[in-house]
This record gives sequence, structure tokens and C-alpha cells, in this order.
Amino acid sequence: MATIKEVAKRTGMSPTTVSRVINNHPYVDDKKRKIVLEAMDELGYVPNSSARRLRGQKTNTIAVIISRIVNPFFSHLVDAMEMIAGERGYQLILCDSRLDKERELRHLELLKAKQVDGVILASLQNDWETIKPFTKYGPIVMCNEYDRRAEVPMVRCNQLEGGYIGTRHLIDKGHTKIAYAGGADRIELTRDRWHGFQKAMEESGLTIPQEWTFPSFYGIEDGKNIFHRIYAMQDGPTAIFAGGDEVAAGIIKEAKRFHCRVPDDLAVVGYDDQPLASLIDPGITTIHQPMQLMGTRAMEIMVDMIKNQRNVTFREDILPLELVIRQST
Amino acid sequence: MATIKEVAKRTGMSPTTVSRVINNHPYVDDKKRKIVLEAMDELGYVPNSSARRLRGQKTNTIAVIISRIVNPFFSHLVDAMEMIAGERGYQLILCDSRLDKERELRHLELLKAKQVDGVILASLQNDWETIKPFTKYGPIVMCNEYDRRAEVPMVRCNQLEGGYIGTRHLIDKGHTKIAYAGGADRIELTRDRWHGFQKAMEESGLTIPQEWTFPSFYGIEDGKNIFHRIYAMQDGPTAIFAGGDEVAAGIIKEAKRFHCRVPDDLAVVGYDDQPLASLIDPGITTIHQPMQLMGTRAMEIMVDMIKNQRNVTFREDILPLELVIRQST
DNA sequence: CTGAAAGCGCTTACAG
DNA sequence: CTGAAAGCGCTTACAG
Repeated sequence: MATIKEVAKRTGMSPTTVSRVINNHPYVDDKKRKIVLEAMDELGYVPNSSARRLRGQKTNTIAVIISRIVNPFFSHLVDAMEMIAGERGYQLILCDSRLDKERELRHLELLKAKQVDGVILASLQNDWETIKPFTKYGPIVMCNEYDRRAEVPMVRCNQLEGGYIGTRHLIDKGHTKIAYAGGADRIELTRDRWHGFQKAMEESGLTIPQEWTFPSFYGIEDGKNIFHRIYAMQDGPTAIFAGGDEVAAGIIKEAKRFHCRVPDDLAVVGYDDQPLASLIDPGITTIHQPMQLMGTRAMEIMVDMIKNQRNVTFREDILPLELVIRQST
Repeated sequence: MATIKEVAKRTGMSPTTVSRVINNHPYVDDKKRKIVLEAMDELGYVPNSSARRLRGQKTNTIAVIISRIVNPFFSHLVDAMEMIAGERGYQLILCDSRLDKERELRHLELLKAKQVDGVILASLQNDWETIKPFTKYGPIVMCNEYDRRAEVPMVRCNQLEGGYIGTRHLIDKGHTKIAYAGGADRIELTRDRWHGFQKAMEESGLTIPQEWTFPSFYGIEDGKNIFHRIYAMQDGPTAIFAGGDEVAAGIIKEAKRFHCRVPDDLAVVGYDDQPLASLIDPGITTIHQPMQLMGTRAMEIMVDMIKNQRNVTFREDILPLELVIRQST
């Protein structure tokens, strides 16, 4: 393919001048500018991205780490991010950790190799201590996930509140035997949500049997399994707070199959407010997360950080969470 | 950050030797190799990706163009692609055309700028004539989409058959008044599907009123709109072949809201077999597309093409399509 | 307004 | 087995 040298030779000008034209510098004679532009056009010249990267020490590329793109929560997040990145002149590299610590770390290496200008962490498998060393190689922004020890910008929701309002709603509906499938991992997000659940339960003097908590469940199939475990119980829960709408949908689907009535026999609260939640029957009562807003905000902060080069300042954007009541409760 | 020079200086060796160690070349003294590896470790050295790209004239990056990541069909496709790309040492750039011709073209420019080694086209907004010039800048693989004039590898399904078996099924169920919402664009995929529909209809001597065809509809909201247009008709269709499960879900959702029984008053056939199809009630009878297989196959072909450098040979992989019968028909 | 020169950080013939 | 040199294709001081 044509290089800047060839354009220079063809026009009888120096590579410097051609470069100035490419980059829209002022102080280039208008006639020469036109001649160069024509030559570029004729040769089908496009500046080589690798050379620009090396020379300019930036890549105009941002990596976003998620755990599973087929989860609508993430695909909506990524959709918003891709939109903003495009508008601001950045490319987006999709990194799926698939809930694997090693993969997550390997993706963070992109920062070290200067393969991206920044990383948005929308999924978190490793401890903050493990992530921290990467911050010196470039900006990291957390989106959805968070960790109190992290001194990077975080765009997230108040998960404690989310856990609380969902549970509160079930209690208000008269339930006292409530199961929880939100996860209770090392991760702060799930821990907070769990604390919100606990808080609501304790306020009402309700107990939480160990067998009614289901950590680390994510997909539709997981939801089906949970239903079966509950269904097999003597004197089991009458309601369940699920960690995501997919899990909730799986529970509901299977409940119907076994003629267990939702919400009469088992009430279900989901999380996210994915399109799915209003499509299935009964509609899922759920905690609405502002996915688009989170994605947009996180990407905007990332781009600003890259462009301003100014040192990463810690900040927290806490976005509102909302209970959406449908027919599953 | 540390460069190869600094590693060389620290070890007293030449950059050449360090480079050999990095790239696992044979013919490096074992002791020296160890010393270099230690120094790299101490300095936290990681080879600069931009320099490698420029020097090696490759990027180890592949772009995938889709039209909407929040469509589960595409997120499943991308999921499979990301997996294979990762295994083979490639990064994936997510390019959303958002059904916009200009955006699609801008994404194809990545190939010209040598910003990616290849492009997988899983969405097609432009005519082949417009795409064709890009093929001389690097490998292009079509996935899902296709065009008879294109001389690039294509991994796809027989959409004519898909249109046919879905329609045939409705006819077998006794329907004679069948609407079509599969799109009927310039794009070969939708045109073939439409021809399959026509073929089945003609075989049974059925006519297709103009007002019963709905081109260019994609999402859940579109499905709802279609339902309303049908619902408002005097003597309207008793069945509809929708272009995707999201459209089908929208139709069904709204039908239920207006007490129009599915399938008794209106039978619905979807397309894709997204998870959604089996979750909603009634379950969507649909045409199963092997999304994972398509994504995997397309990415494998792409990587092979890049690695072998051998000239793109035209080939077509036609994957099976299958009718999945549920309760919506 | 314009150009010669240096350099971004690698890798690969080439010579030894 | 090892190193000096060239070069991938740009852009940016610097000098004019």
C-alpha cells in the first residue's frame, strides 16, 4: 500500500508537508495542500495506523472487560460504550473474562503492552490487590463493579440499596420465608447486595436459612436448577430474590412447568430489568439498572482521562436503582 | 516503561539477543537467556505492541462488524468469535454498524489503515460493489450474510430453505392467510428468505397481499407495531412469519395484551431460536440458526487466512437450519 | 510556509 | 551463538 513517502515523491514535496496535510496543520500553502490531497486520493493513501501508534504513543483503542457478552446486561452496557467510543474516535476491544481470573489478568496485560490506552472493568474476578499494579500502566475505570480500596473512577449503583428494596418489597407482600440467589462472593458488588438483603430481613426479624442461599448462579439453566432445589424442600421458601433476570426467568419457566404458581406459590424478584423481564409471563418484578447510562458515563470518563492525560482522580458516580413491579410478586 | 534497550543495557547484551529471548528463538545461550528473562521480570518489561505491529506488518487484531450487539443473535455470534480469537492469539474489535451504511464503511476503513488484519462481516448494509474494493487490503469473511457476487469465504445458512420450512409449517397447520415480516431488502439473505416464503405459498396456490408484508423490522417494539397493524385489519392474516425471535416476541406480547390468542387467533413463527424463544409463553416456533457454529467457523477461517497469507479462496460453508416447533403455532 | 533529520521500539537479514 | 545496522511509516522539534 502507498506510504507517505510515495505521496511525497509523486507531489515533489517532503513527507513533512504531506504529514501536515494529513493532520490538518495550518501553515500549508493552499495550492500545495490541494495537490497533496489529490495525490493521496489517487493513490488511495491511508496513514498506517501502526506507525502512528508507535510515533504518537497512543492507540486510540480502549478495552472493555466483561464476563459474558450473551448476558443482556453486558450487551447493553457494551452497546452504549461502543456508541460513545465511536463518536470520540476510539476503537473498542471486547474482552470476555468468562468468569475466569486468569483470562481477566491476561486482558489487563493489554495495558502493559500499550495495546490499548485504557481499560474499562465491567466485570471483576480478581481481588483489588491483584488489579492494582496495572493502574500504573494506564487509566482503569470501573463500571458496575467496584471496590472500596480502588482509587479509580467508578460508575456504579448502590447495590446495598438494590438488595434492600427488592427484599423489602417481598416482605411488604407478606413473605417471611425468602430465599436468596444473588451471590455472596468476595466481590463487593455481590457482598453489598447481600447485605441489603440481610438488612431488610433483620429489620423484620426474619431468619435466613443457609440452604436458602444460592451463590454464584448466573444463567437461565442456573435458575432452573435453583427451582428444583427449592421445589424439593419440605417447607421451603415462598419467595426468592434472584441475582439477575436470566436466573429469575429460569426459575419462573421451570416453576410453570411443574405447576408451581408464580407468584402465589413462589414469588420471584429479578435484577437488571432486561427486555426479557417484561416479555415473559408473569412479568418479572425486578430492580432496574440504568445499563445505558452506566456504559455511556464510564466511556465518557475513560475518554476524558485519556485525552487530558491528567492523573486519574478517584471519583464515584452512583446511579439510581429502581424497583419495577410486575406480576411475579 | 522499560524498553528492549534498557533490558539490553542492564544485562550487558545487545537488543538483538534480548529480542531473540522474547521471541523464543533457538541459538541463545541458556545462561544468557536466563539472565535476560530475569532482567525482563525485574523491569516489568513487556514488548511494545505498536512497535511490533509496525515492524511485523501485522496487528493480531480482527474486526467484526455486526448491526446490533443487543440482538441475542449477534451476541451469541460474537461470543463464539471472541472465544476462538482468544485461543488463537487475536484481539477482537467490536464494530456496530447500527444498520447504517456509512458506519459500516467507516469500519471497513480499519482494513485500509492496517489497523486490523481482517474483517468479519456479520452484517451487510452496502452493496457488494461498494464492499469489493476493500478486499484488496486484507481478508474479509462473511458470516451469516452473503452475496453471490462476493468471492470471499462465506459461512452461512440456506435462507431460502429457512423461509420455506417455516412457511410450509404454517400451511401444514392449515393456514392460508399468512403475513410476512422477514424483510425484503436489497440484501441477499433477506431476499432468499422471502423467496422461500413465496415458494411455499405458491406451491399451495396462496396469495400474498401487499399489506401483509412488513420489511425492515427488527426489535421487540417493531413486533408490537406489526401486531397493531394486523389487529386493525378487516379479515387479516391468521398467521405470521417473523424475521426474528425478538419481532415474534413483540407480536406475541402485544397479542396477549389485546386478548388475541396465540396460536388460535394468530400463529407466529420466529427466527433464530434465541433463548427467549423457549422462555416466553407460548414458546415460539422458530427456525434454529447455529449461531455458535457460525461464529466459530467464520473466525477459524479468518485466522487461517491471515496465518497462511495464501490468497483468499472463495468457499461457501452452508450450515443446517432447523424448524423448532413450540406452542406459538 | 517548508524540509532534513531524528526517533518511536521493535525484528531480521547479514556478517562474524 | 551474538551484535551492528537498517528499516517498518509515521510526526515533531529545529532551522530556515
